[in-house]
Amino acid sequence: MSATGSERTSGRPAPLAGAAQPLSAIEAVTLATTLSALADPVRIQLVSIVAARGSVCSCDLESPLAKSQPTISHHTTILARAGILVGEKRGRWTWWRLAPEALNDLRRALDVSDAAEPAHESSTCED
Amino acid sequence: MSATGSERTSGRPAPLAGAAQPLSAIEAVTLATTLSALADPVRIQLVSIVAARGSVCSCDLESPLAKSQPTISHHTTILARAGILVGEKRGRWTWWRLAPEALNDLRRALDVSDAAEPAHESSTCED
DNA sequence: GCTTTATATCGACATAGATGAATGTGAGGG
DNA sequence: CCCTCACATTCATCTATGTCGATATAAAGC
Repeated sequence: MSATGSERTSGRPAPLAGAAQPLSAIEAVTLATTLSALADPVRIQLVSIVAARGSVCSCDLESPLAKSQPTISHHTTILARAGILVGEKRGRWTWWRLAPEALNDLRRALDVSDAAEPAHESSTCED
Repeated sequence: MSATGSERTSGRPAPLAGAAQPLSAIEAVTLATTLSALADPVRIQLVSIVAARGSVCSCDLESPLAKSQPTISHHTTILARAGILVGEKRGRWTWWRLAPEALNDLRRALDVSDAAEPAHESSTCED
């Protein structure tokens, strides 16, 4: 673990610029993977439905999303693998709800509050 | 404009569940488009570099990102079109900086704070 | 066990998008 | 002017992924 303070090896995604230091290639892949899970119109709308209703079973998603059952299953799988949705099997049905802290972690990763000082530093081109 | 308070027709992306109501298909496409701009390892790292240094010219991005000049140009174009980066041409160089409120708007859109009450509502399947 | 129902998986297809060589554009410098 | 340099654009290639029909799995109910 590096002693630079900001715990880059934790489970949560690294902040975009919370440490005023660019992300490594590996950290970028991790963040991009999570963002990719949300970067689809169907999945965003799916998440918003789950967020609004608290708990939804897969069968209730086909109509509002106007997609086939395999497609819905595909999207819920991706969102669950990204840690955004949590599925619970009750009898024949699977109930989906939001993972408690996933979206908040993502929002924290998108924080750039203490960056963006106009410090030019080194550059190959002189202005 | 609807009088339901939350200004769904404004320029900012609609909140995921701030109104405790699912996103429309059009709103979902808009949000997904913005998220897609960030949902790439190279672009996330690019944004983090700009965030950390405040202002960067394109030529200083090729080395840290290990991509060719056309690829860098491609990514900056996408980020600028998404409103995340702003480019300013100074002489032969293009200087990139973060758009002031783009990422904050995105973070707001991902807010689900006042949703997720366990209200079951109507469902085709009875538990 | 057989049927029904809800969901997952497989397979195939179509489209989107990331990448870079080649080339175009446009601003300086000589 | 011509050359150089920074960046944009075009074009082609390759991979990733959204979509759904067909099929598998698995849980109830009879």
